[in-house]
Amino acid sequence: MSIKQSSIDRIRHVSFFNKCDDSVFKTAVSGAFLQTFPEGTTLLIDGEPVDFLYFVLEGSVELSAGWKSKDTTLAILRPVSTFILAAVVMESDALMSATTLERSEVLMIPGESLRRAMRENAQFSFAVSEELAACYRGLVRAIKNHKLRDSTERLANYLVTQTARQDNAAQITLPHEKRVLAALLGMTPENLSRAFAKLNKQGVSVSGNIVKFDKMDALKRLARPAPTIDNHYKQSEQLDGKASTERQRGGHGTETDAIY
Amino acid sequence: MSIKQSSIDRIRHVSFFNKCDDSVFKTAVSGAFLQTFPEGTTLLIDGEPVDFLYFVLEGSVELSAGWKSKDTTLAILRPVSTFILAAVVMESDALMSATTLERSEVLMIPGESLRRAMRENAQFSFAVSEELAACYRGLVRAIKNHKLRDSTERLANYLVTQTARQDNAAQITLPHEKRVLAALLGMTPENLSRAFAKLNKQGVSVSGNIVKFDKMDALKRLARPAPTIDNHYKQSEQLDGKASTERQRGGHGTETDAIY
DNA sequence: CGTTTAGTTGAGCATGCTCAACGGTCGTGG
DNA sequence: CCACGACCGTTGAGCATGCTCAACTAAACG
Repeated sequence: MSIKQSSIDRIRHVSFFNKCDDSVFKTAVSGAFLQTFPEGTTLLIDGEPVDFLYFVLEGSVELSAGWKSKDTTLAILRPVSTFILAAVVMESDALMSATTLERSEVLMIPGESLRRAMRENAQFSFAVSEELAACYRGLVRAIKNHKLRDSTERLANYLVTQTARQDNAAQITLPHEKRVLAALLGMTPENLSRAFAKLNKQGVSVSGNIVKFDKMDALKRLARPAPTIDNHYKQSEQLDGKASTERQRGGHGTETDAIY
Repeated sequence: MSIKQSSIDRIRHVSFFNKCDDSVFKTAVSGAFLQTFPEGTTLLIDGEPVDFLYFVLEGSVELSAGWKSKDTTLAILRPVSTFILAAVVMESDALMSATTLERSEVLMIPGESLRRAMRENAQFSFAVSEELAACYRGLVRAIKNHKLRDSTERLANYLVTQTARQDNAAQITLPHEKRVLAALLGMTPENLSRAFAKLNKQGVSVSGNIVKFDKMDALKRLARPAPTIDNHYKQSEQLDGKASTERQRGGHGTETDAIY
């Protein structure tokens, strides 16, 4: 086997693999290999054929797309996430580019292995359908977030989501540089600054990548998080192990960090 | 059987059903029924549980979502299209509302029937995965269309896509009221008017729902349609029957009319 | 004929972007 | 140890895109 057992273990319990038989799993990952890339490596280009399903095991990967000299960030993936599943299932070209934001460990499994496992096993195929459905719904949420909220509201909701993920503390650490966060939220770095400034009234104070919350209720009143847009609702279920497959999922793969 | 054979026939050759066995198909559609709704009927509400997979057989259906008194149109479906597949696969709540735009014939099949067919047959399950992957990719295209293009560019590309669908003629008929088209393209009716006016320079002239093209090359130069955003490229393949599953597909189901 | 509705046009405004200047931090090299 | 440069982040000014509101036209329908 060309990949470390530890890597296998890490994806074994992720999303669509976690309930399949060992034999199906073995088929699906046959020919997989692990690779480490430096920061700024382009793994995938918009419009090019896709031969592998990717898993981010360490580091982070940005998914983006461009047109006519404009560029937009679609998502940022952190461990453990998959990406480009849809293109692999359809055997077609990528619709977005993927670039490492830092030194990253990536597991690549041949598309044909995955498809073979799907064709051979209905349970597994169903699980992949569920994963794709969850990704689809993540995208729908992202579109709604983007079209129905202005930049300040998106930031406010991002912060509320992050507090939910970070133990509901009165203080969180931003997981990205602010420029990256701005891209994620669909705004310029300048406007992110201004959005943070506006949230002062709601008791939000920033220094470096630490954000403190003085008036969480006021922030939530502005953010007005909604179950049909945001995905941090069943947080309490995380503890008892009954979390739905959909929980905390982005639009592109498991454990995706907030979209836009 | 509670539904007319003609309705069955119409979905038998659509997307994920067209290559499955009769027995699988029979399982999938067991308990299905056909219903006709007047204009303005709400079929599905944002946040409510979903029990059926829907097919639009006649008329048209708008998918929309709202938050804090804002509303946005996500897609408009025309025959023959499916919708809400992702929620059915995951047995979860709808993320968008569905409303008839006119008197419409809708076929509803119980979610459990579909899921049972998927669990029993890997081929079928794979086909559903392909459908979901295609829907996902339609949404990615929609997001890119929306974030990378301004309103005039979106209209220009919409028009180019429509000409491709309408025989590449120098004149097309708009399939919707302009207010509906505006919602579809993510702008106000006022701005749609202005966008049409701007396209005068590119030889576009409108009267009623007839749009004529004087300088198709100029329009295309402005629109700059791209294979990774627009989906009218493999048009030629339609004729020889080798059209990819993905062709002319929107983000929410088969035969969806342009998203955004 | 009025009445209604779709569409257009104009004026003013809001959100968000660009460009430019400036401050603060960190790492490097003198 | 300090000086310098590179880079991130912030702030301000001006501009562009798109929205709202209102008036007006034209076609459809009673």
